[in-house]
Amino acid sequence: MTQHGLRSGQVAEAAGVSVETLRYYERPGILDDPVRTLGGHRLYPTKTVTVLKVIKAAQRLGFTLREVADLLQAGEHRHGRRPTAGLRHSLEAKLTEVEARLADLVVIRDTLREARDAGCDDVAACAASSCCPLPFAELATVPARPA
Amino acid sequence: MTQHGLRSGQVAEAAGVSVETLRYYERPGILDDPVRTLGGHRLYPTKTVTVLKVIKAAQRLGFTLREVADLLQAGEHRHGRRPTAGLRHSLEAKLTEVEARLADLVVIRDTLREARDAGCDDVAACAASSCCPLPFAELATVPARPA
DNA sequence: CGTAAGCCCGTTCCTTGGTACGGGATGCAA
DNA sequence: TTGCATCCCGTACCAAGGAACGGGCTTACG
Repeated sequence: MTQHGLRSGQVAEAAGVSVETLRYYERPGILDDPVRTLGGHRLYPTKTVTVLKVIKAAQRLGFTLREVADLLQAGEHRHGRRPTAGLRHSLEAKLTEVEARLADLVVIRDTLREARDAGCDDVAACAASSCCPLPFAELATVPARPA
Repeated sequence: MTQHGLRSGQVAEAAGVSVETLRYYERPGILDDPVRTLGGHRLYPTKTVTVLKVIKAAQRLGFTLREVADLLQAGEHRHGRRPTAGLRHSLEAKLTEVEARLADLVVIRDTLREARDAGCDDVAACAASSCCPLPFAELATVPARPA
């Protein structure tokens, strides 16, 4: 038999990421440091593929890599003793965040629709003359969350 | 009388941006190069304040600086001859984009809600055992737009 | 055993939208 | 004319999340 464990290329392929990404995730501890062959090549356990998929999924759910790392850690600690409720708490927080962004986007969408329906052609002119319902000046004064 | 035109600090103050931002916008041609005093200080026309407000508003509508520049250009070209419909087209395109992002966020929100309601505690374990409704594997296989 | 593919590492670069720094020149009012 | 606020310029830096390079070693296959 050859050595057991997956090589970085195999893991990358299976998880749909690049080999560089694996190395990158290792640095800040998002992935555990893998076992090495005598020659120094990385050997990953099979579950790393799952972990990577989870990471990618969580990123799509709007978590940053740091947050994902914490999420995974929280899960591991739980195996120690009492339930942490850390994951549920994170989910709740992220959900609130997502809902806020959603609300912002709805405002943006409605504004864009209004602008389109108004049929303006020159943004600057419209803003200056208030001939159209584009709330440029008003928007400009709003505190505003970054898009 | 002193020289007519606004100095960078005045423009920045009036538009609610920093002087550095003005310089920054000049580089890629988002702001026209202003007239200079004999000593090299920038002198802006009054309308620059409006332009800046428009830029900030457009950014809040989800346009990148590059797109904003194109939008403003489109408006100017229109003054030449026939209507370009460029702005309407851009609005339409951006609206489509925003709607797509909105749809994504709704999926994300619903997924987060499900996860929360399911009361999972360990992300990796859930993903591996399919004990909970978190669609990690499925999400992982979706082409997916970056959040 | 030979060779080609794969992997190693450190380092640099990219994107976006600015912010910060620092030394020197200017503008303006008194 | 002096003083001080303002402005000039180039450059470096920040966040995140990787992508890319290049020279050299390892591994696996035949």
